[in-house]
Amino acid sequence: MLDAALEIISEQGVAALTMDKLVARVPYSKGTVYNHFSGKEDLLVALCNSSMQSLLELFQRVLTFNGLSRHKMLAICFAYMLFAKLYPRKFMLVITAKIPAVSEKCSSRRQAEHQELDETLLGVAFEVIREALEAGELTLPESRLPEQVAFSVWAMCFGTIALLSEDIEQCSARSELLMEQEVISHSNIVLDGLGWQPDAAQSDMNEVVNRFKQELFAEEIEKLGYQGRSLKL
Amino acid sequence: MLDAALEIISEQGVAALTMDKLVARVPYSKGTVYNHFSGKEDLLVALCNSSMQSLLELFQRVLTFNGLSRHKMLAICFAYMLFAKLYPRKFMLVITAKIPAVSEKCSSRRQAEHQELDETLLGVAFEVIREALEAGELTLPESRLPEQVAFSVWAMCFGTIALLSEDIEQCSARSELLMEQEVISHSNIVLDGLGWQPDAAQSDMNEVVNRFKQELFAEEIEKLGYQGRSLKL
DNA sequence: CGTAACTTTGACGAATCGTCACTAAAGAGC
DNA sequence: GCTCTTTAGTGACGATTCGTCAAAGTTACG
Repeated sequence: MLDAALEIISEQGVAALTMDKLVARVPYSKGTVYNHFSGKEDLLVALCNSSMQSLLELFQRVLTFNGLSRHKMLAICFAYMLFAKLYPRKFMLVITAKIPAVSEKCSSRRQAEHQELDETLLGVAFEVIREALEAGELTLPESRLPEQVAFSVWAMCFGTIALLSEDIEQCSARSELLMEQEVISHSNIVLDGLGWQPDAAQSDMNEVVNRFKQELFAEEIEKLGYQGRSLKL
Repeated sequence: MLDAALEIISEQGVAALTMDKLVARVPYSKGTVYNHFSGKEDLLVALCNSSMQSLLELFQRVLTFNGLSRHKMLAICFAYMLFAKLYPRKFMLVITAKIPAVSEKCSSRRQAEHQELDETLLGVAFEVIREALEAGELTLPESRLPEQVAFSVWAMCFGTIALLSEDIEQCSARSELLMEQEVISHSNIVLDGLGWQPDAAQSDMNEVVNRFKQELFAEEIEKLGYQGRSLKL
């Protein structure tokens, strides 16, 4: 059901998604569809939630990475970007689910589910932060809580990807590499700003990034079909 | 016309905005309304653009501020947040205008107008960056362009505000001060990460923030009605 | 005035939404 | 095997919203 909805969105855009079209593609009737989703907006949020589930899988893969905490955090940021590039429409759904025009009209159950997923995602980042604090690679002033650190990184990645995704539809050629560069660069700026050791200048970023590209996301990157091009920082 | 649309949104939410309702509130007929806006989405983007115009005014006010370049940049970030808190619905419109469901369906003329406004806003930040470079308060590695610096700051502010605005509707009490804290704190993290002098630890942030609150935004802050509470960093 | 160019109107058809009285199937009790 | 209950599924239908367009109104100007 969700798959059919995604198909329609891929083919004709979100604006063209109607319940009637969905019903036509699915071996159920309108009534049944409405038993699962209270309306179009509810469907969109459900779609977004299932997307976040796949993002979560990418995130969790980072926890198995054998490396410094800072580089793990960087890998999480990279994973976020990878997700946005692999499934630009899914990423857009994540933004879509946040605007009132949609969230106002969706069922509270699904809204709660969405909130929970958000927190689970943050939880993965939090895990890495805890590790960094224990290892002494990150030291926080009293006034800054670990939760705030996770939020800082998240806000930067979200902002960067969201702003760059706007016009990704057409000019993908231009912005394809750009997004990767900017997300890595912005993440490093934030991590440097937080004083997370070792700072960007001390590591060979190309090497680090290439390592987790190969070790964690080789399959996804191949799917994207841009593995040949190198990353310039 | 735009005012009437905003009224409806304030009273009943974006989802409840219909062309029929707008027509009922306005001394024109449907046809005339459709002469100005190609459809609902076009109206939303127009609304967003007019909001960005008022944001631009806040930004430009910062250029008159007598202080270090870093503190000016901080004031721009603050202005962005102030705007989001003064007119949460308008800020939401800025996000709304970015999602494909809306931008897909709006006229290209208005889309171009939107793009241009975006760039004008970035231009203000760019002005401050140029000043910082000239004063030697900011030094960039070869690989980082001034435009990218503007984008970094913008992405961070946008991400922070967007993520915190999600649920501002209900629990404004909790998140009211929080947003101010987080935006200032996140901006400082980015500016530190960029190596923009003098770094956060070297200035009395409370003093700086209070200064531009009084000198630039006294009126707006009064309107918000929270001028009594102090900012804890 | 008269005519042409432009603006405004609102009734209308098309598209979309979401409901609800009804049917079908599955399982429980006897 | 029969009936009753429960649950899942149906799709025609009324209501809402959208966007159009031919006709009516307005202005500009010789």
